Amino acid sequence: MRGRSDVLEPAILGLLHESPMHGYELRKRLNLVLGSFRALSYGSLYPCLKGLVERGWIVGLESTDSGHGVSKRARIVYQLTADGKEHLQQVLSSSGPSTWEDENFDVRFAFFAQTDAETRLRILEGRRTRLTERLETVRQSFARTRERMDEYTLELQRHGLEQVEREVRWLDGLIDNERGRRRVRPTGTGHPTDADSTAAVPQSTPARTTEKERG
Amino acid sequence: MRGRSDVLEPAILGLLHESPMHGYELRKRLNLVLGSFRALSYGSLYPCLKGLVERGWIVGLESTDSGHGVSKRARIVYQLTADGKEHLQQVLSSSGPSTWEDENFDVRFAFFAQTDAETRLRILEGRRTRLTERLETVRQSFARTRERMDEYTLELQRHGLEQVEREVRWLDGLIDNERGRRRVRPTGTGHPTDADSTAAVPQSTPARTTEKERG
DNA sequence: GTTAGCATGTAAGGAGTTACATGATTTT
DNA sequence: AAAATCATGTAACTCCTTACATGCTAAC
Repeated sequence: MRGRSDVLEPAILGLLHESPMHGYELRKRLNLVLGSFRALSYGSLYPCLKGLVERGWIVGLESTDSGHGVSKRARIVYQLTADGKEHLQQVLSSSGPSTWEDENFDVRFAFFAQTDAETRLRILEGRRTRLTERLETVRQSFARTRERMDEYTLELQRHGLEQVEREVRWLDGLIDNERGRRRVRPTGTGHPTDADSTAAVPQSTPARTTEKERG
Repeated sequence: MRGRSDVLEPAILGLLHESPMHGYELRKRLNLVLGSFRALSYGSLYPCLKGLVERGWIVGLESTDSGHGVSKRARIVYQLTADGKEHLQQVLSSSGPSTWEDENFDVRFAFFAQTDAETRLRILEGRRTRLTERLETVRQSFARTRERMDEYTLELQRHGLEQVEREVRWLDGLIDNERGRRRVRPTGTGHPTDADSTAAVPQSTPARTTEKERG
């Protein structure tokens, strides 16, 4: 009944740690953080917020005014409680198998700035291992069945493998970077793009884990 | 209650059109066809097969022997009925908006060998348009919010955009190919791999849509 | 003879979606 | 004054997973 997502909850807590927000705004930010640009629905968001309030990790405060003068319609601005902050830090310091799964990895990565260096490295390496394992399995069944497959299926498989291989190389770059070797991102054949600027990941961003407050 | 997937059903029908199979085998093949290598569970597969039988699109025949002599344990080999074949052809000739969504595209592509050329082109172009639209939206919000984002979030976004850009270029190659221009796949920086062979998509595979049988 | 893999299923539940319902505020 | 977009929510439903239950067959 109540949505206890393992993806949504950390994402909401992480965003609210950066700054308090109301649901509608949260949703838009969430859509960028949550993997591949999919649109989260209110039907998931609001019940999840409700659950977080019930567990005492966030509180919702009515706000008629929101800074720039004119009184807008009443909206509920959510923010972390002391318990919520503590819980978030606990979540952010975890690095078990679930963190390197497809659904969870992106969200964890999105909040790496709030994660300590060791945990970052463990997650990146776990993710890398997971992907190379998968690569092995798929390559084998690919080799076994390639004669029986038509060319479209073949192309789909080949493309899928290539995508994962690229992902592994991306992780390699990030891991090297975390270790302080400052390897340059392999831009490869990538056409120049708005997005394709010099966004190299920092050598070591000081983790904000010490910011812990208690109520 | 009964699983009426829009992804699973066409995939099953498509595979059974290639050759009759029992559930266990079907699952393994399905895992390769169904996007990104995820493992489909029996809890989805068998109820879905049941539903397909109920609607008369497939039949399950007990088989104690399976070709090479020794009598194995009883398994249920499923195959398409005449109605099922008809239905499949109808599904395969559709090219509406739903076909170029993330969840559906891969499955449709996997059965392109059974799809006529016009439909193939419409799906590829629809998919391309969908992706470039998404790219535009994300690029804009990326440009608007990049100052406020930490470097990890930035890197995640950049990587996400790059992935989609690459996907668009892949589609460009396929579209050119469908039009008979036989453009060579841009191998780029891709390391040589088992998968990275000469799997160029055919110029034009004759569609088997004329194979239609009636009961 | 016991582990691993083949083979078929069911029941309960999780994580989300769509569609609905409502109303305020801003823009055209 | 109409249309778009902001803002919050609920109910029903979908698709899928996990865990359970069962038993056969091959390999070590």
